[in-house]
Amino acid sequence: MTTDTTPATRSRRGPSMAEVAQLAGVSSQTVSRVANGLTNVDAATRDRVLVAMEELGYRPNSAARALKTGRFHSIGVIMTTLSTYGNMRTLDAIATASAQAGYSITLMPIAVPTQGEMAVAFTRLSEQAVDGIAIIIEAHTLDNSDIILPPGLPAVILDSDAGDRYTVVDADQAEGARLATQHLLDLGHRTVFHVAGPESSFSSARRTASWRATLEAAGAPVLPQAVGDWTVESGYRIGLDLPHEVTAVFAANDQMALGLMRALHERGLSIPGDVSVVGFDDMAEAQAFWPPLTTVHQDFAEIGRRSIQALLHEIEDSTHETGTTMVPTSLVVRESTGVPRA
Amino acid sequence: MTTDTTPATRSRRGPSMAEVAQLAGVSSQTVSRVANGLTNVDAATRDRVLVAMEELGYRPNSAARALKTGRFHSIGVIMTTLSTYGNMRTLDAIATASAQAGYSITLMPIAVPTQGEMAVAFTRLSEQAVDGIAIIIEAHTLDNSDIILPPGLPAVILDSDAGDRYTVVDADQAEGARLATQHLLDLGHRTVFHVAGPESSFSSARRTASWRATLEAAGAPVLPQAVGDWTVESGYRIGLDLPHEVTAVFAANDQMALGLMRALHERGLSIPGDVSVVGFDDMAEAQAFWPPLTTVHQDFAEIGRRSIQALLHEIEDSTHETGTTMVPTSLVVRESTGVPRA
DNA sequence: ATGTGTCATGTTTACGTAAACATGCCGCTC
DNA sequence: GAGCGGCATGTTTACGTAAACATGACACAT
Repeated sequence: MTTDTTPATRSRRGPSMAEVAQLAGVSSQTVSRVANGLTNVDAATRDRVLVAMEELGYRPNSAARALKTGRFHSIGVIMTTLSTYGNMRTLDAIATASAQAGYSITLMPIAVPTQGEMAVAFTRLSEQAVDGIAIIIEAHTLDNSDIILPPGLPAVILDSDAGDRYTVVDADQAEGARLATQHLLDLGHRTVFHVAGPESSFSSARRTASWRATLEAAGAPVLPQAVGDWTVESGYRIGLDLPHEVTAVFAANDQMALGLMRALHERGLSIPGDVSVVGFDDMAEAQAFWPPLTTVHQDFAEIGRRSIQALLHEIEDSTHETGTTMVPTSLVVRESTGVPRA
Repeated sequence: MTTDTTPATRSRRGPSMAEVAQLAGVSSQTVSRVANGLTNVDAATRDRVLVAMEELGYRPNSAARALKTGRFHSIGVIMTTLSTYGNMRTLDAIATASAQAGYSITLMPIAVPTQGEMAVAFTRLSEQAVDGIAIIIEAHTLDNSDIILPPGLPAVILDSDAGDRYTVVDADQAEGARLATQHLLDLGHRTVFHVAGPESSFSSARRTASWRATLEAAGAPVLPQAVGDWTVESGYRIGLDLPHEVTAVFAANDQMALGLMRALHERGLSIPGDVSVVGFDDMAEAQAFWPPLTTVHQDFAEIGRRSIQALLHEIEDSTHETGTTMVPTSLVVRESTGVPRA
């Protein structure tokens, strides 16, 4: 590495409004007005200020602005570090929606979603400069009293439950699981085996419950579900042990479905000839799995948009509304499902 | 939704040091010392302050702190919204490494990586409260004069080139591409076909150059590469048109390899019997593709760690070192590669 | 006993901004 | 032509914190 030690990079502190004001021959307040786009400034004066800004390379100091206004124009996102595909997509959507509204995203990753870790994260977050927070945590419920959100800080919960204390935006997991299960039943399968996500996950619990309810409504026998951890590996392990009588599997996400299919391939079983498989998420890769995976499509972009919309509403209108917004899911039928072997 | 309109949620502005100080019967400066963990405070006094903080639910105001100290304890990340797998993993690693160092991440997504968009993003970022920035952009080079990073703001570039103006941390793309290509040649393939990423990508260019150099060094014929855009779909399209004489393919990422394999399956070609395929990234799913994909493993976690390490060094020691750090890549041989059909 | 050093604590100030209030000019109305 | 209102601009102040400096008490050495 070349050590360059720029000659005494004197405090990288940009010019202030006062300096711009002096150069332009106006008061700092006038500079403030120009910076904030207020209209009651003479055109000639404005131009002079703009020129001075340009010349000095003026940039507003967001810390000072935030201190004065109490607004940070930033949204905190609490999420687990080792994120699933869905979480990443949701984050992407949130970031995009926020940027369009003029807010930036402050990430607060937490390593392990234990109560302790979460409490620490929430505390740190409340010290951070955010106007509201979005929580994407694989928690069964956030009603736990250990978790104290800073009172008065707008929050939106994704991918979890929150009693009715907070705004919740989520995909319609139940509908998705029902569509998947019913699709397999409609194809003529006697029943459907389920590969669930981790027990700590609320989303997983909802999918499992809906799968069971659908089977029961159809009078189909219910085998106990296998429990994975969202990873390809867990799906693979479950696939290796899949009971012989199973002809249809509904996996709670695409990765586990993929791992499961690999195991089936290795066991010499054909898909969908011997076993039909349905996933959940519709990740970009699912269309190219072999065979292309029938799965439940989640509209992550819409989830992100609606979350930010709800959050901004709460932030900017100082209201506190609670309630759950469901984003529809849909079934994408590809080639991993078919009629059972006669 | 239930409208709850909490009775005049009066300014969600927490108690200040002054209020804590009053309750504890000390000066606000003493509260500041306790808040910052300075040692020169009497134990009894400290306890009294801590009790007062607890009682009032005091949280430091980060805007005021930042204004005073000039430090934000935040790192800005500029990246394209529709991110590739690698970018997401890198972001995850950066976020984790930053969190451990006590820094949070401020995301600055930009929709389209045009010069204009990037300039806007940089400007916005320089107004944001960050101590340094990490840039993960699919740009061929950042030496373009249109792009002006705020002078004096520490920066680290990933996944691109930067002349020698900035610190660069990246995987050893050339080595990875060489390993992949040589592996196929060693298996006995006469030459290797290449599916490249978009031309605007510097990473892609490096992989392509290294692929070509490896072939030339081995005296193998060089066919013009196909150009994809990182997506599964582009790999699929290229796979449908793959020339018949090709027996070995090196794809510049796993997604395109996956799409290509799907096309080969549909064309009734066997992998690796008829065509061997190597990818790049070693995404979590690659092990469960069918067949499991031989690919170049990238240590995204290490890239994230080193980037943050370099950036923090620059931030906290006010030095300006430039140079490139290479993170090794390695080949993971699975079942998508084999000897060519005799 | 006086001086000196250490340590806990208090007082003053400035960081850069924007709200609130103040000023002064110009044009218009009656 | 006197008064009034609108408008551009300036002055004062406060946001919450931490650095710099000041104070005062106590311990210990001479």
